[in-house]
This record gives sequence, structure tokens and C-alpha cells, in this order.
Amino acid sequence: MTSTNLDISVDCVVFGFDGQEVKVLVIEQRPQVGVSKTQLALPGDLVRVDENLDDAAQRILKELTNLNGLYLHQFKAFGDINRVSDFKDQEWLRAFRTNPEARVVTVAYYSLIPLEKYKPQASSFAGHVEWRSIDSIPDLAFDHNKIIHEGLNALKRDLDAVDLVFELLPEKFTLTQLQTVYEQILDKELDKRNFRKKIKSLGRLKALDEKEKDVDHKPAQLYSTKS
Amino acid sequence: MTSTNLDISVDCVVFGFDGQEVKVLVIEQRPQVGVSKTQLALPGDLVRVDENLDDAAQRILKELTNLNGLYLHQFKAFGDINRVSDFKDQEWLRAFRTNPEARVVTVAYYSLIPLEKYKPQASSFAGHVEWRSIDSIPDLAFDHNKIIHEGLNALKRDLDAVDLVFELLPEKFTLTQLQTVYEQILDKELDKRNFRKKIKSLGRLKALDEKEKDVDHKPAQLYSTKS
DNA sequence: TCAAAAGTGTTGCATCTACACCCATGG
DNA sequence: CCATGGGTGTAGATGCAACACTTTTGA
Repeated sequence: MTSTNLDISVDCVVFGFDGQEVKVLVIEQRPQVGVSKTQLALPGDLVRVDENLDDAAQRILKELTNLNGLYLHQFKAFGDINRVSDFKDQEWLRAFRTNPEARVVTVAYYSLIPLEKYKPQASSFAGHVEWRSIDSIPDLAFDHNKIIHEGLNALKRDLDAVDLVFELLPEKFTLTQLQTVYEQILDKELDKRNFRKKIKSLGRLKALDEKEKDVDHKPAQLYSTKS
Repeated sequence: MTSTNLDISVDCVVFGFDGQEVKVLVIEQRPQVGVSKTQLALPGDLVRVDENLDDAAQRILKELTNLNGLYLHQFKAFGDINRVSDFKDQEWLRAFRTNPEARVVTVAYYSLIPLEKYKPQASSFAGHVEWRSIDSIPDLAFDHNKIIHEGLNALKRDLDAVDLVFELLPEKFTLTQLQTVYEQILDKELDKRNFRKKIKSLGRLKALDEKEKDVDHKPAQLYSTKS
């Protein structure tokens, strides 16, 4: 095995919806003696030399957060020379990478999940995992803030693709929840009546024989996706 | 300098329009003694370790085809393990690469140019350059047919972005030429009157005091883009 | 009975589609 | 005068935006 001066990684922007808010999953970079303080980062790691990019993304997400079998949508490669050479990142790299000086090109993926269905758990390689609302993302390691920003742009662009949005929603959901997802991703308010007309005209929804429970107002009709 | 087992390359899908047809630029892989036959391929090469991806794409395109300063739109990374290990490709790699066994992840870009304005010229690293109509692409090296296919999809998706399509057109063009570009990229016929209405409503066109010349039918009005 | 969110229709406007004939030019 | 592509308008359908009140429930 020879050493390398260029590495490929993948980073995953996992969007989650808890019924109220769209959030992004960040992890605490694994801490270690000699590293002064931990940072938050996207789940990501180096791609193995004998591993497809898509497989690497699946593996790494599983290893770091225990999330398995998500749909991962590749959206962009980030390869600026200095994307990992910021002072704040070098200490960590020296502690954990065989070639901390290596340039790293990363291929970024986004994914959508309902929080109630998936429970990410930090592996031993990550301090902990944390959901952060998309409008209060803290400072992250490397260029991960930029990656999230571009991931959101890609998601906005792709949102009309049928069934993409349903990846975020739980099995049973209300129309208000669906609208909330759209509003938060597109970052603008939508008209309730117009929204419902449009959604229903897609013919992808099935009204269930069931209503919301334990709310202190009129309970909403629950829906699931058809077929 | 240590040897590496993983390389990054860029590949460029250059779309060109000659007034009639949308074409893709392919080059002949540089031939050499001991390599039985040449193949056609996209212009592409390894990224230097100290070079941004976007810069590498510019440099490589310049080096191989003498095309300079194009807008390059990154659209996807291709990283299947075996994307360069096909039998037809190995001979060439052994002749030209320091690490012919290395895995290569490529970042793909597309670009649009009017043929009349840019004259690509094969460098010594390329046998020759060739424009191929997008519906008769020959078998290319590596996974380059797939890359073109996905590049076209990205272009379809992006085509509505203002000014993208104008990158393909010469300074002066007719509305029929503009429509032809749309039809070929979207791969469907458009209605002439509806198309013209839509285009004119964009307000991006300026009618020139000039008409087509040397055609054996009614000469068309020439337009350029506004401002 | 109050608060809070659910649910529901209409109208005007803009946009899209389908469609057919005359015009200007060169050969 | 013929062949070729250039150029033009209308009507119907569809889709989008704006807009406010009543209902159901739990507290």
C-alpha cells in the first residue's frame, strides 16, 4: 500500500422532518486526546479505494450515524485546494488521518428522512449526533456550511420531482405538515387553499380513516402516499 | 512525490452548435507506439494535486483542444470502481499513466459554444478533434458515453436558466436556429408560433437591422441578445 | 366560550396549446 | 412559377394567485 497525496471523501447532508421543522443532521467529530476541542461536521469520511461512491456514502452514513438504506442523491463535488486546510481543521486531521496534508476532494449527497422513522445514533467514531434547524446551522468543520447551503439549493431545484418530498414525511401525515416541508425548503409562504388544490391534483395522496390525536384543536385528516 | 492509487480527473462535455445541429466535441486519444488503435474520448485528464477542479477543467480543455475561457458547468462526479478498467481502455492507460491501475474518479463538466466563434484544435496530446452530432455518438473510451448522456440530462434540466442557451448561439442568429437548439436538446418538436411568443416575452432579444444572406428562400431576420 | 388550527370555492389573470395561411427570396 | 423556409394571430383550456369565513376540538 502506497501513501497518497489526494483523497476522495463523501459527505452526507441528511435532511430530517419532525412534523414541525426541517433539520440537518450534524455529528460531533470524534474527539481524542491532544485535540483541544471538537467541532461539528457533516457525516462523511474517506472513500475506500475499492468502493463505489454511492456505496461509500451508504457505508459511511451507516458507520457514523447508524442510518441504513436511505436514498442518497449526489449533488456536487467540492474540490477547492484549501477546503480542508483551514487552521481550525488541521489539528483534527493530524490526529485522525494517515495523510493529514493530503488534499481531499469530496462528493456530496443529500438525503431525506422522517425523524420518527429513523433514529440516528452516534457510533464510536462520532461524539454524538444532533439535528439542527436549517435556519440555525452552527459553524461546521471544513467547508461543510457551504456544502449544506448548496445541498439546500439542489433540494429546492429537485423538489418537484415526484415522491422526493415524501421521503421526508412519516407514513401518516397531515396536509399542513406537507405544506410546512415545502415552505421551509423553498423558504417562502404558500397559500393553504392553493397548495391543497395542487397537491390533491397530483393524485398521489390517500386519505386515511384516521385523524390526528392529542392536539388541542380540531384534529387534521391523516394521509399517506398512494400505492 | 509518492505514488498514488486514486486519481481525480475532469472530463468536459462540450456542446457546440453550427447553425443546424447540436454536436459534442470528442478527441482522439493520443496514439503511441505499442498501442494498437486509438479511441475517441471526451477531453479530460488528471487534476493536479494543487489545482482547483474548475481550474483543472479550464486548463485541460485548453491543453487538449485549445478552447479557452468557456463557461464550464459541473454536473456530476463519476466514481464507479471499474469505470476505467475495461479491456479496451487498459492498453491506453498503461501507455500514458504513471499509475494505470489506479482508480480514477472523474468530475464532469458541460459547456456550450457556437462553432463559428470557437475553433478547437487538437494539441499534440490529442490525435484530432471531432464534432459528433448528439444523436450519433460513437463508442467512446471509458464511461464517456454515459457521461455525455448524463450531461445532456443536466443540460435539459438547466436549459431554462436565462442565458444558458445563448452560450451556444453565434452573435447573430435567427429564431429558427434558436428553436432548433431547443428542439435538439429537449429532443422534441416545438410549435413555431408558440415558441416565438415565449422567446419574445423573455425580452432578451434584439432584432438587428440585418437579414440572413445566401439562402435560397426568404431570408430570416437576425437577432442578438440584448445589452 | 375561547383559542387554535382545519378545512373549503370562486374569480380574474396569465400562460399554454392547437392550429393554417401568406410572404419573400433564389433558382 | 416553383420550392423553400420565414413569418404571423386567435380561441379554448389549463394553471396560478388572491382572497375570508366556518368548523371542530381541547382547555
